[in-house]
Amino acid sequence: MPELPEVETLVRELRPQLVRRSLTTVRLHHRDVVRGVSATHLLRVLEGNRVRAVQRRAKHVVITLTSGDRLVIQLRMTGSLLVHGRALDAERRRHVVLEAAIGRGRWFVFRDVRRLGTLQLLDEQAWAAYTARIGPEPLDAGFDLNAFVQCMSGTRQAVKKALMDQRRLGGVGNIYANEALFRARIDPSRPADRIDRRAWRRLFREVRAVLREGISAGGTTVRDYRTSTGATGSYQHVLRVYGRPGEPCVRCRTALVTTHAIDGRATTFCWRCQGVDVR
DNA sequence: ACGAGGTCCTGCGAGC
DNA sequence: TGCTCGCAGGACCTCG
Repeated sequence: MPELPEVETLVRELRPQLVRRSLTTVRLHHRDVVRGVSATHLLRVLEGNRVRAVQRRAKHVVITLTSGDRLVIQLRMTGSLLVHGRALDAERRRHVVLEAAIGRGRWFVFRDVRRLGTLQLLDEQAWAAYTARIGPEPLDAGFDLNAFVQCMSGTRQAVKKALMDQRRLGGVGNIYANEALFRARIDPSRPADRIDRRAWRRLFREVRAVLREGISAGGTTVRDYRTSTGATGSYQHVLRVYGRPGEPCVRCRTALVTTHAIDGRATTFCWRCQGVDVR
């Protein structure tokens, strides 16, 4: 579910609520989401630990604790994070994976309906190895066109698949990949090694633009995504192609098309604007 | 090195 | 109304 803008929105909201708070009572309701360490170990480390920092890396929420360990939360398709002060209703309680009391009667909660999300606990060294395997941050100040071309090129993979490959570039998922490719007028199925410099420049600009706009809008709510306060994002109202198959292209009015030919994920595009060979 | 396809899960809407 | 089927913001794996 959440891609870079959604995770950034969550992290910005959670940071002031969690930093300097101690995790007192910690409850884990589904042990199968814990990766790398035993659930028992995870609980032992979390219990009584204090939050030093709340950050985002690509689509991951990274909660650094005063012990030096990092709780890394991957939300995947349906994961959500919230802070609440009152009891959750039955429906909200239902898919709680982890909850931790953070003082003043407030709780930090990780919910995940499909439970594809994961929890990891990484020490300094493990974190260094982990983050090194993820591609650069597209919105970092030092990330320029050359860096973008370098991480994206050199493969025959479809450019959309390369864009969503977290080892190449961090944080871009299906929604923002579709939007950026449409805005850059690039055929999503085009092999990355057949994209020219001008097209890379357009894609670089549009990837960063859609991510920034997504953050400004508080993310995209297609179905499950909610911010930490339960609010919806608003970028779904701005989407030009994602979720709009059959509707007219905003540029040329041609009916948009959806295919699942690239990595089995829904790709929606305008064959005319994006120069897709439909034969 | 690449693509295809299965796997982990649950919920929802379409279609019969 | 009630069933089955396919699909869903992701990422990891194996196989050919």
